Amino acid sequence: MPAARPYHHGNLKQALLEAAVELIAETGPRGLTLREAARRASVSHNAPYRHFRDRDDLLAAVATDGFDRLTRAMASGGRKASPLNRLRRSGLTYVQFALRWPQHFAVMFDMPWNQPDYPECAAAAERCFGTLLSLVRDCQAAKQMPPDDTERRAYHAWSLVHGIAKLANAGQFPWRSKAEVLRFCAFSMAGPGGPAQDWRSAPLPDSVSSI
Amino acid sequence: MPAARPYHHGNLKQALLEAAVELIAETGPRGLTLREAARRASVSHNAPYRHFRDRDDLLAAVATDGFDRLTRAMASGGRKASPLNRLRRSGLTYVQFALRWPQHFAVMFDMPWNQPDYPECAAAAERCFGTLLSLVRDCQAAKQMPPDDTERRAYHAWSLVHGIAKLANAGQFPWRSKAEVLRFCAFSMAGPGGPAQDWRSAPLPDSVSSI
DNA sequence: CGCCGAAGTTGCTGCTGTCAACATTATTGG
DNA sequence: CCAATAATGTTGACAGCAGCAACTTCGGCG
Repeated sequence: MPAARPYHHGNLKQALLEAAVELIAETGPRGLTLREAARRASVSHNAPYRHFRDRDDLLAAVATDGFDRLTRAMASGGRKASPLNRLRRSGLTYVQFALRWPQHFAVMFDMPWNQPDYPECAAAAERCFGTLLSLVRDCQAAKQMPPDDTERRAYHAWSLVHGIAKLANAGQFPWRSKAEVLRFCAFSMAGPGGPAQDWRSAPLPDSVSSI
Repeated sequence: MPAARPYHHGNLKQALLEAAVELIAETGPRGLTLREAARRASVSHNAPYRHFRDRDDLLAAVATDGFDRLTRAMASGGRKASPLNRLRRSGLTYVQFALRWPQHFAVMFDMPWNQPDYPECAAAAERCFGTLLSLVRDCQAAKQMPPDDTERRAYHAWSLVHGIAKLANAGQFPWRSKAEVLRFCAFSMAGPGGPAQDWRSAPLPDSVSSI
């Protein structure tokens, strides 16, 4: 059994990461403080430096964690649906992720986690885009999308949902509820072939509500 | 003529704003410091508090300034072109603005400048969206766009270019040059009716290079 | 001419990131 | 089985920052 408080924490890196995630959810990226994270892990103010180069390194770890969560969420959408529906569903999942954890999402995309300095974060982001890419590829293989320019089509889809997510989190849209934003997103992804009217009351896929 | 250094600066608010804009362009939003801005305006570290409530208030002023600049840039595109071309051009202008001043752009959109606390900033953002809205309305009046749902169409266009701008600034695209990003943007805005091939070497409208 | 409020200054507190030196524990080679 | 050593955590220090309080200077108004 562990004594009152052993000198060595045992799992400090993970504890700091979790504390950082909570802190950011509560007070935003600027609210993240190495000292406060250390406090929440019941450890001295300098212990974090054994596991993270500096504050930005901890932030990058939070971003990496966010990319992994987002990848899992996007990849786990209804396997029985058609490729195109799975792609659209993943777009809704993307936006819902951003709406549910706006600060975490901001950490992921509002700082330039460049390849040389933060390779793990860049790799996680790359994996995230990879799942989008394969969703697009599936659509093309199923002839639900023109077969050319896979990358460009993926970047186009990403840009649209990312813009929606960012503008919604910035408070630039007039819609109050998250459901309304998601409906707008669903309608925007449907393209010119989608239903022209009543987009504000259209239903959403069920699984989107369960992220 | 002004003597060596009078006790009163005379135009400190504007000087602080300009210093803040420069500082942010150099070192990003986190690099903005009330004390450094005061230093660049050759005043004491507490003088800024006579003109700005706190650091965030100065940041909001920078954001407001950015929205005004962006509005002017978007509204000034080639009056001889057709409404649809003017709309597309303003989209390119939007992205180019973001690429040219990424940090300023980040200040505008990465913080929630909500209506009650920062009314001037919210008003400037509203004016910015207003010019986009009237561009869309012009397209509809010229029958270059379906006449329904003006707002939704404007938000859709905004989301697309905003997503492109943000992802480009986050380094998530593989394209190295700004011109390549702009070509991708032009192609994405053209929709299914646009040229299907050779999008990477397509020319851009001239005026886009002059922002 | 005197007064008052606006604009600017100095000085202070508490917080932060980060460095350096030290203490304790885990691990591993002999 | 134990000592050397690396890994982990601690205490203490310094400089920079935001923001508050008290003081000073200046322009304008009676």
